[in-house]
This record gives sequence, structure tokens and C-alpha cells, in this order.
Amino acid sequence: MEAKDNLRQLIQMFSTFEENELDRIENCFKTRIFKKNTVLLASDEVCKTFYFINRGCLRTYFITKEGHEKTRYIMMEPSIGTALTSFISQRPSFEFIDALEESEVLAISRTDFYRLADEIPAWKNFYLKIMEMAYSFQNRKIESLVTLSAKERYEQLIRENPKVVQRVSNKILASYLDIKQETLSRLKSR
Amino acid sequence: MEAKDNLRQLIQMFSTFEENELDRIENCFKTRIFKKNTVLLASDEVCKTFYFINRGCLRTYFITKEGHEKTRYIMMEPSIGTALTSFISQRPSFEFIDALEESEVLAISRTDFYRLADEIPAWKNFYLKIMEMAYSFQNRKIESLVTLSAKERYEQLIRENPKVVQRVSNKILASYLDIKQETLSRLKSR
DNA sequence: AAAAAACATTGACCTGGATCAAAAAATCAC
DNA sequence: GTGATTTTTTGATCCAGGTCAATGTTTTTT
Repeated sequence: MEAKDNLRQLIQMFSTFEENELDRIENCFKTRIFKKNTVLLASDEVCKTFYFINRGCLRTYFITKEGHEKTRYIMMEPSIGTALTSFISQRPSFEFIDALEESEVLAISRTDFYRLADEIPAWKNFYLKIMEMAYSFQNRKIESLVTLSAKERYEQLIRENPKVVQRVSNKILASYLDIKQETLSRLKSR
Repeated sequence: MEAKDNLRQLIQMFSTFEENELDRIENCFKTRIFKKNTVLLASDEVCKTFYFINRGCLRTYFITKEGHEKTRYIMMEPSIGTALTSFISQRPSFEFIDALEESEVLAISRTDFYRLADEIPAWKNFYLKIMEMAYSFQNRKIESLVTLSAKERYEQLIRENPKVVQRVSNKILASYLDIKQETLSRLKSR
């Protein structure tokens, strides 16, 4: 099956698995399809699912007390992710997850995810790698926020993630870059 | 020995160890004392050490192309840390580590750190917990940067980490909060 | 304890990006 | 396909926090 093959391929980039471990892991994932704009996790809910995106695009974001959306992370196929803070702590999430396009994902429950971590050492390494990457990603984001202008952040995104710029609306891109939609529009015309 | 007892106490807050494991771990750490302003890691060096701060205060920071310091993290006793991105990847660090006060630390080499992770499951869990915490911390920092004003970030720091505000110079605090020293000075007088 | 260096404060001024408002263009729903 | 909703663009204005410069104050060095 197409989606599960893609999953196998991706997780093997992070850690080394036996065939039977891959079978075991694969069986924990269930296919789900979400229509555009579906909310997979609302704020105040506890995040109990980890996603592999096989087709489409999800994002995590939160809403400020002034009512503005701030996008933390955009997941475009093939990739993985979830509302990590809540997934880890099992406290209510301040983040939302929603689908920016119709998306086909493979989902694993937190219970299964952690069971795998206890029972398959390579899966614990996989988890560790994910955390390392997530950390580095956030670190990089802070670096961009504190050293680059709005325009430079936009140019960096075009350079490093042109697919996202092509497929995602300016409204969402702006919220990802932490600038206003109006500003982004002006940046592009300059 | 005082410092090593403090180390034992701290790591047991993250994971559960046997006595003999603790002995083993403890033996990997060497005591070092750094004078104020000592640079423990310069940018472009590869970070090969992880620190437990038993007394004093270290920080990680980087320098922008305009020559401004940006402080990422302040470690005040008792705590742990290092220039994580380089420590993980073993690529040259863009971050520096230096001592904000005369500090007594226990240091473990990356080689020993990873050997322990392979040989003591509880240490791998410890590492995972650290990564989870580091991730959450960075996430929180981004949230503060994108939702709070300079004044609100300063007030949050006073609220959540008053010790740091007392012991660290305004120059460093400002670079931690991503504001200018002059602005911080004005905030305080308002 | 004096000189030097680093740090903190205060003032005047400037600017990148936000805000508010309204029109134009694209997308969606039936 | 057409009306409704959402997104994008453009204009006018504002302001938090930066910059530059000068003066105090504290810390370090000798």
C-alpha cells in the first residue's frame, strides 16, 4: 500500500529498523482523510495523535489574546508532526492543528507511540531524533525572528521552502513569518 | 561530595536510576571552575561537553552579523545545559557559552554522554526528557516573542525567574529579551 | 585610591511594520 | 454560473522600540 510504503521510507531516514519492527509499527498507523479546513485538534483538547502526512498539508497554530493566528509549523507531504507540547505533556493544547488542503494522513495514537518506544529501541531513537529536529527547528526560528527583517524572513522561506510558498495562502504565510498580511503583500510588490 | 550529590538529585528528577547506575554516571563528570567571563565554547568550535551547573551561572548566546549579542538561555544553579544544536549534530556551533559569574560545574564529554545513553536505558530517558524540556522552552520563547511587548516579556521574566533578574546585568537581560539595553532601562523607570 | 573600562540612564529623533479602512480579485457554495 | 465569503492589494496614519549621542555610575585593574 502506497501510503505505508512512504511511511516506512520516511522513518528509516531517522533510525534503523528490522522488517518485522516496521510491520509492527505500520500496523499502529491508521489512514485518515481530512477535508480542507478541518480542525484535527482544537485548543484546550489534549493531543493524543501523531501524524504522518502522505498527501496534503497540515499546520499547527495558536490564537493570541488579540485574536490573531500565529502559525508554528507547516507539514507538507511527506512529513510528520503533531502539537508536540501537548502530545508530550498530555496537558490541554494551546495549539490547534488544521488541514490547509485536503490531506491523507496516517495516524498513530500516543498510547501506541509510547508503547513502541518502550518495546522497540529503534523507535525510541526515532523519537529522540524527532525531538532533536524539532528543537533545532525552533531554535532556527528564534534566530530568524531576532536577526532578520520581515523581508529577509520571507526571502529565507522562498529560498529554503519554495513549495510551501507556492501552495499556502499569503494569509497563512504571513502568520507563519510573524508579519501582517498587508505587510507581506507590500513586500512582494517591492 | 557536595556537587555530585546535587547532580544525583537533579538527574533523578528526570528519570529513575539504580544506585550503581548513579555511581557510573557520576564518575563520568569532572569538576571544573570557571572565572567570570570565561568563554567555555566559542562559535565555530564543535561542542563536546554537557554541563551541570552546581554554583554560578552560564549562558549560551550568538552574535548577529550586525555584531549584537543575542542570549538564548541562562543556566543558574542548579541546572544543566550546553550549546545543544552543536552538541547534537557535532557541527561547528554558532552559539557561544560563557560564564556570567564565577561558576563551579560538573562536565561530561559527549562521548561519555552518548555511551551512557546506549548502555543505561534510564539515561536515554533522561536525554529524551531534556530534549522535551528544551523543545518546550524554545516553543515558549517563540510564543513570548510573537505575542508579548517588550514590557510584557520583561514582566514575565520577573514573574517566572526573579533570581535571574536579580543576578544578571541589564545588558544581558536585554539581549535575552531581545530588546535594547536603552529600552530595558526605560521600561524599568516606567 | 586613581585611572580605565564597562555598564546604565536619559534625551532627541527615526523607522519598520502595525493598524484601520476600503476597493479589487479570487474562491467557494449552492 | 451567480451571489457570498474570503483573500489580496493599496493608501493613509500611527507608534513601539531602535539609533545615536552625551552623561552618570559602577566595576575592574593596577
